[in-house]
Amino acid sequence: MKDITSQQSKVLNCIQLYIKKTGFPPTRADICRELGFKSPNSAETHLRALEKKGFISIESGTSRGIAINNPETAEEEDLGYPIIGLVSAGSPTLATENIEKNVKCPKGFFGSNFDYFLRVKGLSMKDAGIMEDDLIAVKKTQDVKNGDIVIARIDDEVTVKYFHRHSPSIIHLQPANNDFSDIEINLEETELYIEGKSIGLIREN
Amino acid sequence: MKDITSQQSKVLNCIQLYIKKTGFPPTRADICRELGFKSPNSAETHLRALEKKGFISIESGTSRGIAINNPETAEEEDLGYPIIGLVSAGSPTLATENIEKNVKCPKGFFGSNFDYFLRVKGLSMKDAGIMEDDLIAVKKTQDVKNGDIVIARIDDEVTVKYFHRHSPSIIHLQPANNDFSDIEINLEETELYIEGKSIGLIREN
DNA sequence: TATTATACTGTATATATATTCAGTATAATT
DNA sequence: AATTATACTGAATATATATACAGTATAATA
Repeated sequence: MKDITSQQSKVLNCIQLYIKKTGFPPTRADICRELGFKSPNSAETHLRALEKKGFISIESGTSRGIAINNPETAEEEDLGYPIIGLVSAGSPTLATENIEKNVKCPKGFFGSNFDYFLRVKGLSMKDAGIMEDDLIAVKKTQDVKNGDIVIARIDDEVTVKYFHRHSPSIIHLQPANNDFSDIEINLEETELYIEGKSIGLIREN
Repeated sequence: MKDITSQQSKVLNCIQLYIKKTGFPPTRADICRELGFKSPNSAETHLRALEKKGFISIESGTSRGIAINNPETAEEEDLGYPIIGLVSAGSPTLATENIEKNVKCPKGFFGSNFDYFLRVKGLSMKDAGIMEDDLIAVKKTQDVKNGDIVIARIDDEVTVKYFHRHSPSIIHLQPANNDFSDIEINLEETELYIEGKSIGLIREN
């Protein structure tokens, strides 16, 4: 990172203060107002210089598109764990549109680590105490044992069931509700993907 | 702070992620792109709702003028909530000898506040998805409504059941398991103390 | 029953904003 | 001496953006 001039430093500092005060970066005009410049181009040239030297990033064509480059701010602001809806079709991805919200939850809350919460739909695991709208803490792993509660995907359908391997190629996905029946999967015929397993549960009344 | 709907929650989350990713808040159009809306007014109305409920502030006439309201970022270094065993006899007191351990858990984790965790013994609330060794988040209150899951004490026996007031002096404590039967209590004959009600549940697998 | 809140699409527009161009001037490099 | 970086003013403009207006529809509430 190159040297910064005293004026550029003022501009950088001004941006930081502005973000802290308002929550969003300043416009060129805002910087002029704060620092007494009379032309937006004064701010513009300083911004370009700061970008060239690596202190900030500018998103072209974007209003207030200034981001301060803080390489050593790797402090991982804890946004919490995402809650993902159990969609009947498709993989429960971490894409923004699938995230209901983030829940702050201490690491290792359930003993071992996990990756996200899955909101349960349906009552197929009722007798295991897993009710509609419960949040299952899911650990992304393919390492599952018989009896584990797994999040499995068959074709594009995602489901929560008990896992039972009967033979190298035969797997049973077992519900915990008499109204539902076992799903037997022959791995040589049907593709099965284990998204992960349940390591805990949260219910909000 | 009022309740937030699931869609509003998605929008709020989207804003947080956007800021984390880019360094500045999204435009209405950005939110639409992230969440799949087709009209900027969809984002606009959600933003107005979030502002009205106090979750964000909007600077009028200002591009990307969204700031997330972080009420009391006081960090609250708390010891966590105590886990209390559901003893068959005696009141679940907060005395040290009854505390299994403390669990760190963000305030307002279950929407409303609560006071302690109760470790469940027995399966009398099985069909309500409450299993042995589950942790019930208990809010100490006497303000319970029909259908609430309450922690009740009859004489010295503590139990978790559905609460149903049939008449001013007749209360039914209803299990969620066919192997158990209703407890009918005539307040003129038997003393009943409501320790609190369940507002959430945690299960560690 | 009417009203309000939620949850959207779709169009339109005033204005907020980035950005270019044309200058002026000083100091530091090459 | 010629270039380059710094440090500004001032005007012009394409476009990014907030925001209003007109609809449709459903669920909750009074």
